[in-house]
Amino acid sequence: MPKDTQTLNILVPNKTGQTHCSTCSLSSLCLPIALEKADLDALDNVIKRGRPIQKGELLFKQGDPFKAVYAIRTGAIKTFTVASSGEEQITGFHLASELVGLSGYSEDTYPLSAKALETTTVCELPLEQLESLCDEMPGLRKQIMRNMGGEIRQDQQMMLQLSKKSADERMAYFLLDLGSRFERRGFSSKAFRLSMSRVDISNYLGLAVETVSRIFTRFQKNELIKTEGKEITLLNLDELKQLAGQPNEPVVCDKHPA
Amino acid sequence: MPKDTQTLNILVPNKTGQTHCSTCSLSSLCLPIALEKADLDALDNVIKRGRPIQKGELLFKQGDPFKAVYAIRTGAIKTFTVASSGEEQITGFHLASELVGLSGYSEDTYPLSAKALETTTVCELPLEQLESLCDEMPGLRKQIMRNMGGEIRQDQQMMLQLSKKSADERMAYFLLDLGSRFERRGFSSKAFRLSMSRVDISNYLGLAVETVSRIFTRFQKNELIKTEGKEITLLNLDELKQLAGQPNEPVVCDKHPA
DNA sequence: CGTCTACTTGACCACTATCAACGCTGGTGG
DNA sequence: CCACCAGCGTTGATAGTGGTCAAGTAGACG
Repeated sequence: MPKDTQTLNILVPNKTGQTHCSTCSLSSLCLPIALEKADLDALDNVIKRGRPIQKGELLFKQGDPFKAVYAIRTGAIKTFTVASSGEEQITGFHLASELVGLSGYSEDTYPLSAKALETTTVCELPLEQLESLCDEMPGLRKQIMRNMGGEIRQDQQMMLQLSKKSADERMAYFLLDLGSRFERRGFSSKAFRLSMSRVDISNYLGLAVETVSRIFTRFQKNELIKTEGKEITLLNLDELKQLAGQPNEPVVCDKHPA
Repeated sequence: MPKDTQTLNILVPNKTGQTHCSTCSLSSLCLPIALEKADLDALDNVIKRGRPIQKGELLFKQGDPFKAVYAIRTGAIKTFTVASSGEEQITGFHLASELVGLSGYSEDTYPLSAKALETTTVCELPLEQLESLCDEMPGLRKQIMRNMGGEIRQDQQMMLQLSKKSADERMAYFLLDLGSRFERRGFSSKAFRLSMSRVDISNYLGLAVETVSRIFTRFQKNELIKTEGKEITLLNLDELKQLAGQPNEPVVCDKHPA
């Protein structure tokens, strides 16, 4: 069993006959803008790929020197910050094709930790090489900046959720967001697996575990969703969407049944 | 009186004998890394500077085409997103020397609006020129990316505040954060002017106005702060800091006096 | 001086956290 | 093989923090 607190450090340069960017089914999601074939190969050469990271293992730890950005190939990652007082805040769940670690750019160390939610494989982009590639390839630089901009936008969206929305609204938003991200990867947006625990969900949404559990129960009773352990099916997308954001007409969700 | 909903559009290229980057007292904060003199001049030439923006005027509006990044020279700006349901969430207050608009990089439009809290002057960096400058000057690119990384880090800090901290803790955090940012600019960290309204503060912190008002009153009663309208003095930094984050020993704040 | 907005204060109660107990599952060791 | 335990998830009872509603005050500006 890998030590829970050990930061991953075993990725190897891409030399073996492994996956390449040019053949990766995720390349269009990971780096959506068109890169020249030559550029793609150059990028490919700096990427390190290694053995899978096991559930619970850390990809990097808050305070570690910022030395790489990671693209998720398979699996799922959670990122979280730890306040000086010890409280943890999960800042995001990251699925295949997404980049992790960009916020390291602010300082020379990562301002957050990244932990695998399940067995996960990643592509490591060492900072040094990435930097020089960016200098040579304006397209790549722009792509990275778009990614960072997207993360800012997403975090600010989350601030709105945390400060303005009720527990039900946050949960609906969370489920729909996950669904649309699965859809983007070619999976069903209505039936998927929650790789994170209830505790993780509650932490991310700023709620108590018990509240999350109760909402799942109530949503099921009202036939909005169906859950079987970590498997979930969204049964009534329309109502969920109304709950999540567009309350054209107030939705009665049987909040406090008599 | 300027139309409240009109986006600013009157900045002119730097040709008159105005301020220059090389003589700007903020340059070390705005772009802390060393730029060559020639680079600084090149940057200087693409910056547009214009008449001050009046209180309440918009620098840019959510949905506007992303065409520039702004550095604040004097004054203060608030940025906010509007959800489809109409709720506003203030995502940040920005003081002199800070960059605004970087999140535009995620799409081709700004994902938020920026409004002046008081009469404000800005330096506009048109995107097109900024892009080509970045291609030529690796130092500038890195600087911009550091700024974006910093914004991500800051937003994630805020997520923690919004989801894990009590109203008192958020307020203490907010006041200390403002103080330290004023200090960085050479002003007192303990006595300054809150250029934003109570409503703005409450929105930013995810609280009701009434709660903010009550906390100000209670903090004063306990001699943590002193307020006179928008002027505020932090009287007991130690206790505020304990409240904000490092509860080595639980602080009794006379929360609900008998 | 009147009006409008910003701010403050008070009363009330809803939402959600907290505390407690229990069932389930998977892993470990006797 | 089974007993035990730890971790996760669910459910119930209770109470506190902070929201909402309402009213009043003070400050800004014409």
